Amino acid sequence: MHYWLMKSEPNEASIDHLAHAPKKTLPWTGVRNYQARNFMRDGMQIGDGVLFYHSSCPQPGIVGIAKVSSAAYPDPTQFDPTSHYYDPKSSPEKPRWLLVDVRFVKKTPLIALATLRDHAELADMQVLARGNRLSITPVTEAQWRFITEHLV
DNA sequence: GCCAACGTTGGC
DNA sequence: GCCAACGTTGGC
Repeated sequence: MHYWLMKSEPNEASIDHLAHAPKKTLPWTGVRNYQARNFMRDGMQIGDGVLFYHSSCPQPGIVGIAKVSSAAYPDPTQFDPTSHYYDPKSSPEKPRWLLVDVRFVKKTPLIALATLRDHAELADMQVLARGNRLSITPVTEAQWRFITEHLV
């Protein structure tokens, strides 16, 4: 069992989109970074906890809890020439990009980025690291507990 | 809109 | 393999 923080732009896929999706589940399309892909491929297991984070928006921060609900499988948007996420260098025979399904658990009050930074217990969170741009980052069990027990 | 930080590309 | 140029992310 591992824990993750996954960033999403709310105008693309918000916590409300997830909550109202069929089966409360969305495929996590659009990851085009090898490190983030490798986390999904090599690190994630069904049932892993996910902190759902809104980025590139007026109030960036954690807005909900979700969980990993599938193993990694090829992201279909990489094969679709009309998709923003199309990758001409990828092929169904040799898919380059993967995704996992993510299932809604609950919404939380906004835990703003500034709030995360305020807590010494979270100082080592990868998402808070200087210059971090990864859309998927691991969260330690201690960080997960602190957030879900004290900040939610 | 600005800009720091980082990843990727491609020439050599 | 190096590295400059370019593109992207994402907070502010």
